[in-house]
Amino acid sequence: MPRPRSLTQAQLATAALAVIDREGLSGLSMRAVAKELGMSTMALYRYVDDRDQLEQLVVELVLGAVDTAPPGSEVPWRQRVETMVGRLRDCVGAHPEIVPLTLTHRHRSPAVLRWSEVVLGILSEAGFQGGQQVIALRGLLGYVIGAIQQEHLGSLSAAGTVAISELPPDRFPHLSATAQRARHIGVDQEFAGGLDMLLRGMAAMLAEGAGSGPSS
Amino acid sequence: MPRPRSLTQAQLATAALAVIDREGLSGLSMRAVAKELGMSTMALYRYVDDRDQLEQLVVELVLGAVDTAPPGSEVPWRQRVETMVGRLRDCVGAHPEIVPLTLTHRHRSPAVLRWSEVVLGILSEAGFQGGQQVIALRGLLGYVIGAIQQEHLGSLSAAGTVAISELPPDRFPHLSATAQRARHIGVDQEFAGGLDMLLRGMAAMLAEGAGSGPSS
DNA sequence: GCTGGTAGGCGTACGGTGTACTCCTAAGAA
DNA sequence: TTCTTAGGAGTACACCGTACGCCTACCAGC
Repeated sequence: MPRPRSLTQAQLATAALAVIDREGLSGLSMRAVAKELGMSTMALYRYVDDRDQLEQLVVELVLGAVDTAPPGSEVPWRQRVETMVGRLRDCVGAHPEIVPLTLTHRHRSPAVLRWSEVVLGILSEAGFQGGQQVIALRGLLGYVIGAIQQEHLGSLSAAGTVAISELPPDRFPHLSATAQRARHIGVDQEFAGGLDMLLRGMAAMLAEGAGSGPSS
Repeated sequence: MPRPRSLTQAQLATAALAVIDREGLSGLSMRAVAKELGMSTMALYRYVDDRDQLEQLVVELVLGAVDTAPPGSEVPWRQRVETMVGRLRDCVGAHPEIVPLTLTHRHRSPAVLRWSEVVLGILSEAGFQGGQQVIALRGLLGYVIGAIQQEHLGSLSAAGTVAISELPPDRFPHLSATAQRARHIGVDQEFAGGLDMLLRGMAAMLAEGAGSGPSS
């Protein structure tokens, strides 16, 4: 076989991620990545079918860094789930610009599959039944994605909240009062609080076993 | 004053939404909307600064249809929250293509502000304290957005799940088994189950009052 | 060492996008 | 009727993703 590849997919993804980190997601283009690598635009297409596929590589690079080793089973399930959620959040949060990409590509990501597998294992061991497992997993995944998004575009302490707190209090009494308070809540505190709420709900579901009967 | 405007912003948004519904979100372009209205491309810029602003109008058109009348206060808070969440989901679900737009524009949407105001009122009346209200609201909003997204790109019964259920069971024992079951869970059932979980968590938070102390 | 074939890499070109700028003209005010 | 102003059209530019065709560096077999 002639002429070995001079670039790995990881190198390609790294270059694209560098462009994103430097110029933002809107700065990502085939031409920019090619320049980053010192090659011509069309040379990229030897490694990638599509811009879409390049984005997938970037997502995989970031999400692949998530530690998916199952946490020690001596700690309670709740804490283990917190650990898994925290790892996912940390890795995505390190590159907030790619959040929109994760939304589009996560369902094809092996890293997310591995993560889901481990979380399902924890849930199963904790005693969640079939249908409950699905709902709990989707709920957790949805929460992390949603929370990261909210954090990224307009956290509680950001300009948006300030604007809200200046709304006419007669038309938005609760909202303006709440926004005043919300400015003092850190993003970590908010994330932890929301997760706490979700986990309490899961625990309640586990205790009662009701609400979502499996199909069987 | 000369020459009254011949188009309202609502007409503009309606035309853009028609394009989206017909050709998908990727078919949305200034040229396409102009053609839909039978005018030249640049004429749109008399009404809108930006493509971004046009998108905002579309989001507002869809989200503005959400009924934000507070549900009757005789029913318990839990049920009232379910009503509000359901209304939001129904309106967005009627135009699934705009989901990505709502992610980018919702924090500037008056309709979302009204919705949030009403939900905060319900939570406040139910007895949630300051910091808890914020977390509960963000949790709810995040859940709806996240769930709609998951529904739209790859629901449990869609092709993605089928692919997952065909994974090598030795490497993904829980995932492949769960995906088999998940295929039989309807999207409505899944949504309701997740919301139920969240509401249980909120109820637990309310009962114990712990976890997320307000800043004061 | 030579040669053939494969695949890496490059340049050009096309159809699309958002939008800045300039012009013409329709319509209300005087 | 004329002036003023804003609506609308047309052109043009920079940028995008990528289809296509070319040249050439590399490795296998001889």
